[in-house]
Amino acid sequence: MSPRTISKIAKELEINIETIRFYERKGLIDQPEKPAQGYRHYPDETLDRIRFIKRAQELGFTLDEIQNLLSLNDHPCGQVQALAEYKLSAVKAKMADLQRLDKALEELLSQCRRNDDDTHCPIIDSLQPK
Amino acid sequence: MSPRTISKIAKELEINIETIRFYERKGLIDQPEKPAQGYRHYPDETLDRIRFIKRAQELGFTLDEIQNLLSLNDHPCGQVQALAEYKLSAVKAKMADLQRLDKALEELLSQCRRNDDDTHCPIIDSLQPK
DNA sequence: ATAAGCTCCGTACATTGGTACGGAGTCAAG
DNA sequence: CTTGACTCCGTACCAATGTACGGAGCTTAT
Repeated sequence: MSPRTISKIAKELEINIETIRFYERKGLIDQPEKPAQGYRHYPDETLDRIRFIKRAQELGFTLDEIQNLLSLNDHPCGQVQALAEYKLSAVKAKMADLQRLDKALEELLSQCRRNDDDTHCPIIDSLQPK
Repeated sequence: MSPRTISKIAKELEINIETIRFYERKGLIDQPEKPAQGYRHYPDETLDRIRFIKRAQELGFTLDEIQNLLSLNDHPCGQVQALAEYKLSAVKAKMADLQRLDKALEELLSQCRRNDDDTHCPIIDSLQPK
């Protein structure tokens, strides 16, 4: 079996080589030893770790938070839970923001739709200081 | 009445002086002429324009979009409306994203709460590649 | 008239998650 | 053995929205 070089795993994971190097620089994954001759090759653990990272990103965690999660591996569930609770409350707060925004935009747009004078716009009016 | 220098309007609008300069560089507001001697002073229109910008930001528009909105002043309501519709759909999409996220986190957390073995964590497990 | 405080200007830095570039080394195929 | 592809490494750059800094000039109060 041929050793897995960086481009192999990039292809396998469908991410950019540069992204892998970026994770290495960030300390999210270990950079494999560079052999006396030849290129570095990447063990299974690195692949798994990157998959972990990508899944956590889909859950909305930042790379810093993921680093935290990774270090919490084999640590009390309570700590992981706390981080997730925190993230959940941030998500809820952001949703509330967006809901306010949605409401405001809907109201403005409904005014526009009722407006038959195309030369002035209720949205512009609402933004204009009195 | 004393002329309004940049720090006066910054205080009045409760924003940073640097932010005003930043808007000038971005072309969102005009930089007043520099008088033969003394400092620039800022007319009412600039204040109003910055208030417009701030309100539009609260509606979730980016500075680029706001520049667009400002140029649409006195232009057909239809164009403004289109921009607002576009923004509204982006808001709804983002909300849907967050809702998925919220659901996923809630489910994981409820597994944590049901978990009485503090040495392993369902969240970590779920992120771990099989 | 001098010091304190403000303005002006250009530039660099911060954040987050990467992407791009350039040169040197290395490897595999022909 | 040469050519093309790949790696390695450091550094610079992207978006978006500001914030910070440093030095020089100007104003205002004492």
